[in-house]
Amino acid sequence: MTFLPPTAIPADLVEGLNPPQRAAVEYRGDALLIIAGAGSGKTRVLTHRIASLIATHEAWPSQILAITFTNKAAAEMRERVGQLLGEAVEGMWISTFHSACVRILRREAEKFGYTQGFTIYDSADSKALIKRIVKALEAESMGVTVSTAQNRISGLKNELIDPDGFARQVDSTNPRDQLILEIYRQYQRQLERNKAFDFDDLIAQTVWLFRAYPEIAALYQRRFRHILVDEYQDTNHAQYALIRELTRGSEPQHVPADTRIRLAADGSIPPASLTVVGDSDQSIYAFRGADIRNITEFEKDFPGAETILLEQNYRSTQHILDAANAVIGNNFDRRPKNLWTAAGEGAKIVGYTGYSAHDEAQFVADEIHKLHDQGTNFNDMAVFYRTNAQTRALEEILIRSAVPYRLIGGTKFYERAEVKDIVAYLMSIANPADELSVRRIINSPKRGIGPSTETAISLFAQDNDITFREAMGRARELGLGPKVTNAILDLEHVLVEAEQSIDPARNTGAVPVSDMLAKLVERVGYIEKLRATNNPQDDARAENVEELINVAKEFDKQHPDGTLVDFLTEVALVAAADELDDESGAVSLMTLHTAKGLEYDAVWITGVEEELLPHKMSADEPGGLAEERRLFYVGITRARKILHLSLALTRTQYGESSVAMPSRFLQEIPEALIAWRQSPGIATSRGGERPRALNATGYGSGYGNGGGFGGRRAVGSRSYGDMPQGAGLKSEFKPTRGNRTFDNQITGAMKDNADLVLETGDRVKHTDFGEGTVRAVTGMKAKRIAEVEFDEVGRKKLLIKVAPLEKL
DNA sequence: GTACCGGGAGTTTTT
DNA sequence: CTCCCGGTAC
Repeated sequence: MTFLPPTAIPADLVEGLNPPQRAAVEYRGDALLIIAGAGSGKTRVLTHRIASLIATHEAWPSQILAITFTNKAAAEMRERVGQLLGEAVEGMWISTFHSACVRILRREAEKFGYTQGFTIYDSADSKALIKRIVKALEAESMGVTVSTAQNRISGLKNELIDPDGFARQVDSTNPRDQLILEIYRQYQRQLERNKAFDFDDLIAQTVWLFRAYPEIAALYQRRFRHILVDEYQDTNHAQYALIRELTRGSEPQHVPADTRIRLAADGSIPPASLTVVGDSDQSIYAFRGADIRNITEFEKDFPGAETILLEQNYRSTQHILDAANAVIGNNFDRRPKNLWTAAGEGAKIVGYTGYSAHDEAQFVADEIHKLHDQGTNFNDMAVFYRTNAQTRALEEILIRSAVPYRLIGGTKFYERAEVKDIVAYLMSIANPADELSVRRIINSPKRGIGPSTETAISLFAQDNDITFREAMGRARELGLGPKVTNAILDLEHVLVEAEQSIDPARNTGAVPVSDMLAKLVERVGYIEKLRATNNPQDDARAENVEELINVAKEFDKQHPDGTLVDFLTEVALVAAADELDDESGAVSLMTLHTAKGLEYDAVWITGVEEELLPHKMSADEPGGLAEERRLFYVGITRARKILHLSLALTRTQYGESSVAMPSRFLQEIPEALIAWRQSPGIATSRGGERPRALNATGYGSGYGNGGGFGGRRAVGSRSYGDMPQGAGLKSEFKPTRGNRTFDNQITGAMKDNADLVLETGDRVKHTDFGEGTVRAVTGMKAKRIAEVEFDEVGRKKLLIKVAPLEKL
């Protein structure tokens, strides 16, 4: 094999880059750290850097490993590199940590006693497994709950501590830790018996594989000569260790004979080059083990590393950046960084204080319509929140206001019981050793196989040292009734039949995944049985199952050679952000965490309140407040042109209303940057009063210490006389608009107004907004929208079908 | 083995 | 408030 001489980097790959960006593309050393502020064009730098390595013949595409945070980011990067290079992206690995590890583990599965079709358990699956163990050990009576056990185990795996390692360091006088250890042991044993990995295993087991088999590690060290990691600030210890293993280089005796790369003089593989991109200010995953030190100590870990700072922002206006800089500046012990832009000041940040979460949501809906009327597309707008629970009020109001929206994340499609059921069927087929999946489906749909029968099969399997599935095949030996016995045998038969119709490993001559799936669902009558009930929710469930079949069809189309195992891998590793579809024509709703890496023309950050953002759970965690601040910073820097910050004065939780205080983070934003549409200080009761900025005296000093602003406390659902006694807020805390009460109420049940006929000029009455005149009616049938000019509160768009509206 | 009822606990963020 | 679990009745 000859080595093509490196040529110069083509001009079009560095043109238009600013000096540090260009330096980052051109750098040719072993280790490069790119500190990339929000919106500083890091994806551009990464893609150009990859393209430059290939264009100069310094690397083949197959020698590149690029790690991104989500599958969507990976797809995007692949596409952009492709555009720069033409077709030459074949063989490049651009994927998430988890996908890359799955690929390696499946390839090497036989070498460590697993099967290539091993199952990936999501958190719910591992929770179910841990639950069984916790119950059997009666651990809850000792104060070890399922979730503490799960969190501890996950934390240990992220630190690469296996049960034996934990046993060595555990405090033997602490009965709880002893219990955790026992749970961890049993859990790991069961995973192994089921030939399954949980999420954390995917990374940790790969590291252990590399450490246990240097010659396997050498295969990958040889292959990947250039490793690039995005969002490096959110890597945990296991991921860090993986990168270390891959960039280590290897000893001559482990190097495969047919090596085509340039070896060192002693026959060893030289370390691969490593590029990491990150921003410690955007580290928001400490709770799941991300270690900010990975980035802060990069130069120590990789001596001789070059560091390049990208500070010019190409995304947001200066006002937005000023706010972001001011907020993040309150975090101490960070490397100072100052984002700037050439884009100009832009509009001020819009602030709004609602009386309730619904009031706040109404503000969001109104602003969305306003911007849409001015020409901003719905897809260019996004609404963020700290907790998923906040979506309820937002959704209710957005529906009523006829705002098209999409929820990103939340209760995900693949977490729904019926979808998990069907996926469990597929897992049972791909991996017959997976007892958890088989037990999930053994009585779903109902076929008369209850818990006692299940236990009988399990015991029989244990006694005869066979798998659960094999025990099912020998159901006649269990001495059960004929009906149950036949049900078991029939299910086993269905699974075997499906197994034979496909080849889980290779797709040659086999049926496409979707055909097998459709036949399977038909054969067990899953949809049919759902349709037979009177429960309308079951219809929705049936539709979800049909949707899953469609997903499989789409998969078959995109991957003609895709196998069942490939399909299951894809299903197991979808992330919330992967659901995004830029063409949807809808406003996106998501948590602040999900928002990382995305950008929108207009952004709303809702619930900017104490105990919500920063969240109260973070208060007693070390570094918790700083992480919350970073989360807020991430949210702010998503906005290109317009940023809205909103909060509510009361919020409902567990069906109980409580008073909310404005977030301390709001105070950190210079007063001049925010234009309060309705400030917290005065809830704008009387028209004409000049809104007082948040930082003005009498308010800002009012909380934090003293003034009775200590935090939330329960209040009666409508008693505004029962407000906290500080800072003159009480007297000003009065509803403004007509006689509306600003309870959390959303009057009555969903109304069905489908038959209401409205025309321009009609007078109507709305339960919240009072009386008004219809200005226009658009849309058809259930989507009919009335635009109403209300006497008190101005113009609103309403979805007629659901609006609490009456014709006068 | 299933269906229904009542009590109790829980919502921070996620690959 | 809502989901989930465990207990009881058929």
